Amino acid sequence: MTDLSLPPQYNPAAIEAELYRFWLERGCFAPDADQAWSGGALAPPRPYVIMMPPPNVTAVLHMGHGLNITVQDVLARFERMRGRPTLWLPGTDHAGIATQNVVEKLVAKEGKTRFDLGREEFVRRVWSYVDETGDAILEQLKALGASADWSRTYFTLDDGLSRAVREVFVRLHEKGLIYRGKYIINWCPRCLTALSNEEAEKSEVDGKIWRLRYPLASGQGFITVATTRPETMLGDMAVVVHPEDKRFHPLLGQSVRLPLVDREIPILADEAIDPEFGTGAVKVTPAHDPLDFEIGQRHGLTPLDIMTPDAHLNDTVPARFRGLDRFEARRRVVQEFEALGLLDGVDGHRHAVGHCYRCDTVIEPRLSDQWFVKMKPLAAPALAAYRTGKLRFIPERRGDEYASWMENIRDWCISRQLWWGHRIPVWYCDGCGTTTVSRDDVARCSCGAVPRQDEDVLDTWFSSWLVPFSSLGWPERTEDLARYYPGSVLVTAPEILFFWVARMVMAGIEFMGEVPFDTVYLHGTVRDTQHRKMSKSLGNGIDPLEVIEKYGADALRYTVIASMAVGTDVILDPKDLETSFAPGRNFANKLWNAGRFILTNLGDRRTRPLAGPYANVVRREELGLADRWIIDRCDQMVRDATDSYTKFRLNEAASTIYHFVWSDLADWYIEQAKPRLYDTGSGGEIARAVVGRTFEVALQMLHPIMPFITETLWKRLPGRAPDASIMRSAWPGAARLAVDASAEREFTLVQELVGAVRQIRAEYGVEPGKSVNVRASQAHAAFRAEEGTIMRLAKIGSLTYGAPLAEPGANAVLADGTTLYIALGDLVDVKKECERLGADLNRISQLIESQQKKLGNEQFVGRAPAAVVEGERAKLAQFEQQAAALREKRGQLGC
RNA sequence: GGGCGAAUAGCUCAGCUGGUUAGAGCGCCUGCCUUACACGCAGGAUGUCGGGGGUUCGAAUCCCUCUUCGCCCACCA
Repeated sequence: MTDLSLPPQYNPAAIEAELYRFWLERGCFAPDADQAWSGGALAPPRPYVIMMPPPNVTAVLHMGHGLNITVQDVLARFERMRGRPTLWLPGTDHAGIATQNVVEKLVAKEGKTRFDLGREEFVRRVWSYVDETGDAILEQLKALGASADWSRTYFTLDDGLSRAVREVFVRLHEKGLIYRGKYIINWCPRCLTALSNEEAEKSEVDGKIWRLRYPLASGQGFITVATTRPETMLGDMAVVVHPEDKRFHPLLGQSVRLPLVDREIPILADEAIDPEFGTGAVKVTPAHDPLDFEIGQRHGLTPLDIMTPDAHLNDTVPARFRGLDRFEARRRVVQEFEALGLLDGVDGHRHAVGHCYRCDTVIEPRLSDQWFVKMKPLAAPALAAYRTGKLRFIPERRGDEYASWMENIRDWCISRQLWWGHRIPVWYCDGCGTTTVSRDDVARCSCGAVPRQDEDVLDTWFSSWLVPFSSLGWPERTEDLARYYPGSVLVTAPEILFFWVARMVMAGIEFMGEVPFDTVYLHGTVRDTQHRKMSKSLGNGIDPLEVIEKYGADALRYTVIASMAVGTDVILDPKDLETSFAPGRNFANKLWNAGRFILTNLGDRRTRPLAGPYANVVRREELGLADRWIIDRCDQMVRDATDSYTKFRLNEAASTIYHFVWSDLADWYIEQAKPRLYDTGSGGEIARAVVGRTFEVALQMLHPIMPFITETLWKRLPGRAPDASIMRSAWPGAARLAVDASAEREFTLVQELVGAVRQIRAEYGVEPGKSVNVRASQAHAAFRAEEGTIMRLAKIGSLTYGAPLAEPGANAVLADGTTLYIALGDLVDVKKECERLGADLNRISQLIESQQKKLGNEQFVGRAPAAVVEGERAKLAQFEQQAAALREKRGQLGC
């Protein structure tokens, strides 16, 4: 009976690559292909557009991509099947710092630095690296089954996107929203570049706070300051206290003799100081601390920069400190203070310190000339879009984070002292001193001299924030732009909410006049069993390609989707891939085998339609109880799962379909239908029609989550054209056939009876091969209708109806009070049977008691909705019926 | 320091607008290679739904509080 061309174990490796190629060749991923609507008179539905968060060109596939790409693909495939022209637009990000770091490491292997190579040569090296490896990550995404439109793939350094970057820079500059200035910025001494506030990740560290005595210039005593960074004292320009702090009033206007450097600096008053903290007196280093910088500005202090770009002390400090690393300098300064008797003390101090988000080096606040974007004017409409509901977040609470970021937004430092990226489109003329901000390269200044371009490049995110329109051709007015902007949903991890998502909203509104998407779906993070984020450094990562190779992309996708409720993380065990991905793998195999069985039994016979205006449509009268039941279940599944998909409750969609396939279709319907399927009679024809269609529906519903296996099986259904694809099949609706509650109710009785007999067989250890005789107190129509099924599934020799026999035997009571008597001969033990029934009775009695209490409560009866009260009454009646039957049985047995 | 979230079976988690005999997967125990599937089938065990208060006829679900873990933000040096 089994088709030997299908192996009993699903082998994903054998089909995935080929299938992916088939989809590509058929153009299944393009939004503008021959969709069903295109021939009709109706206007095409609004396109569904997702911008893929562009992976870094240097990226290697990890589970974070696995999750992110899977979610997007599920949504894209779902909407595509529902008939919307769907564009899922992929690209890669040049990833300024990250990529430069990678290539610098390669260069270092040759014993060189980027400075040895020079800018031009280094950038050439990066390009050749990118050309060589840039597609690797995209190829890896394909292994996951991603149905992105690769024909539109962009790279953030492409000519078009570069034009968009310049256009934006110039426009913002013209509007006065881009400016250059000397401010304290976050500096990474390892990457040797400025960073934005978002790129400086604050993390708590156990530090120390030292109390240093600064001798008064008068020679009469000290003022003691508290600092977490003693080394910066070499650049101190003042000591500041709160103006109302009486302790220091006598000292105001005096000055101190700064130890080690022997400079005299004033003692000043400023509101910014908290008298409660530390000693109440603060040393002020305007060049190395943002607050100090502000205080310095208020008091006209001249900042003294004491560090080199790589955070070593420079020539402004006494010779013995020059060239020291900042941490070494810290030790030396403390040492000297101690030797001089000027160290008042030291305490442990836990505080937040900024770290470079690329290399984790401690950030050095640094005073330097940088370019900034004035953000407040851009943030206001972006915040309004959220407040007015034009933009929503899933989960909702993420919206608050977005809002508070927008409300407290600070200017964005966009210049980077890197070589890899979009060079700042500004030219300086040394001849006449003119600064030119231009869309095009400036070869010659108006004064005739040759200007030099700004050395810096732009923050990577300065190109990413434009992607929703720059990737569609902006600033050109392209057809794509008109058609696919604004997009629909953005799917990403919460980590880049501010880096990317929030900024895209601002850019979208500023340059396109509309939010770039109406929904932001922020999914969780993949973590290990200790809830640690998976990372290369911890070595707790899972290689998705390894999982795909072993268990298939579908197994990975299903597992990830099924374990990801909205707003929660995905926990996987890197040490036990088999167990981690068992749900997906097992389910894929189950589907495979159900399919194998069904396809074998369908052969090449086309099944009759269950619904529709066809002459050979299956009529309701032709259906048996089980048929009506599974069709009803199938309809429910379609309704529930479709609803879940639209609400981004993908895990619910997954589990709804899973349980339909496994519990309803495989465990019950297929088992029920086997005799009919083996036959060639008319009953078989109906069973084939029902199983064929419900299985097809399940495949379609599941396709967004498990694309490969569903397509493979779907294509093998009878009558498929060779180039047909499940991707182009219409999303299922209800069969609108035989939908009636009675089928559900009646078939449940059948399931209950079978379950009760199986349970007793197991408890009494009846040999699997041995059949038993059963007598049911009531001959329900459902029992008669499914008698064969019942006898087969419960291994019953004879099923009769009537009053239970009085002699000892095993007994069960169904929920409606129907009693079952199972003749087991010697196996029956009256004592054990009494105990069993007693335990049952006990359980039911407790339920009855609680129901009676509830219904006896006048408050409940009076206040609860009538339907609820009615339901509780019905439950009580049912329990009482069961209890009565159990008591009677016990009486008969003489318990 | 400010804001937010979570705590449910051995593990990972569902349980969405208060009414369930509190569920799933994995793991565990028992019996089965029953001709789709041992990545399987059948049966089974395990929860004072973190502690304490409250609202309500009724709370895993709403409120308060405590404890413990997370996340986001933050210029107390």
